[in-house]
Amino acid sequence: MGRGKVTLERIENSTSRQVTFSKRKNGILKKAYELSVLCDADVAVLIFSPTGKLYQYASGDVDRTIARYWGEVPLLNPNQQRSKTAERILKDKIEELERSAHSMEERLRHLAGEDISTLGIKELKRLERQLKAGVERIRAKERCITSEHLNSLKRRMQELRDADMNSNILGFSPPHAFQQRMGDGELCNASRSIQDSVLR
Amino acid sequence: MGRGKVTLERIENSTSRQVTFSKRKNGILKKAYELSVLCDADVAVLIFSPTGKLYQYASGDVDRTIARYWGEVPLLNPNQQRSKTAERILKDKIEELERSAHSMEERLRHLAGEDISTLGIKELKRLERQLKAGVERIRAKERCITSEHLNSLKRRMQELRDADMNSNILGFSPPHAFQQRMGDGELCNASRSIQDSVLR
DNA sequence: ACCTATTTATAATG
DNA sequence: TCATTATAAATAGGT
Repeated sequence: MGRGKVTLERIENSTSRQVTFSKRKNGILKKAYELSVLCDADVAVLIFSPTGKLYQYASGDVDRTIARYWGEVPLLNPNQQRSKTAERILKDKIEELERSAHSMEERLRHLAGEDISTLGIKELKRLERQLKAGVERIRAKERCITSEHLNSLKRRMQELRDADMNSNILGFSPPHAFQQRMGDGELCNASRSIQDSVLR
Repeated sequence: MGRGKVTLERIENSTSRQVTFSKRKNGILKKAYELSVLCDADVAVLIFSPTGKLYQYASGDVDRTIARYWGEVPLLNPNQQRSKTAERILKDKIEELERSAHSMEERLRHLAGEDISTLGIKELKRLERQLKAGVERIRAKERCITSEHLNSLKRRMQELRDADMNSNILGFSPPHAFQQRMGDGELCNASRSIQDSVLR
């Protein structure tokens, strides 16, 4: 179905294997869909790429089709074997997740300075260093944000001052117009919000 | 792919529907096999004919592939309500664990000062406070440990001094015995380790 | 990602 | 169901 005949063995070139996988995967999924529509069949396709990514198609509900399969096969195969396999894999995954959750919880507690009675002086020093590094990065970010605020405020003030000058030149505003604007406008709000930011 | 173009809808003529089913089913199974061989993929296909007969292909073990699917899907499929089987319960648990893992990972990253570009000044301040609190508790612990070390050191020295005195009184040791003990014994090691602790 | 020569699948038919 | 065959569809290799 292409410019060359294909030999039925693993494609060694990694790139073309991936390309072929992508094309043929789409082909199968499409055909599965067509079969289900044309012939009113219940179809489920599960494909794991060599890298572990899952692609699937099911005419209806995958789980229902699988359930139907589970229900059919016990005649051929001892059913218990099967469900144990599935269950074992899920349980392994849960154990794995719980292990990593515990270690993360512990790290979080340690970083909060809790539950550190068991730690030695060396670990404590390491923790302290980590925390200080974190504080430093956060302060840097804060400084960055604050200075941005200040810059935009300065720009805003300059704009207002320019506008005020123009008004004065054109004689359209009384001399105290700028002061009024400072007193009750958005500029003042902006200024207050920056103060809030800076003063804790 | 034949003498006439096919329209994508259920074939009404029962006979030709059956024929088409048979042909296309074989086609898909063949293609599934080819995909698994050519691309080293894990493939499972389940097909129920309109009359209820099951046809299947799996590159390896159908059950293992389905188990793999059960293990993967919780990530893709938000919880729809299905049969509350044991698998379903395990899958829910996995979803839950993965959610909490993600949020913990994020908190850890934030505490390390990573990935904070999306945070506002308020959250940053909160983080900073948390980190400083952690640092404080850890320093307190360090002080505590250090002072314990010092106390035990003092006790040890006193003991040695007492022992030395007794020896002198009983006339069993030369006058410089205590100095020697200070020079090369465990006491000196303890002292050094405390220095290491205190001087970062 | 697109192109297209070629292979492959299959619809129609017997 | 099986074989044949004209034709639609999929895709290998190249850009």
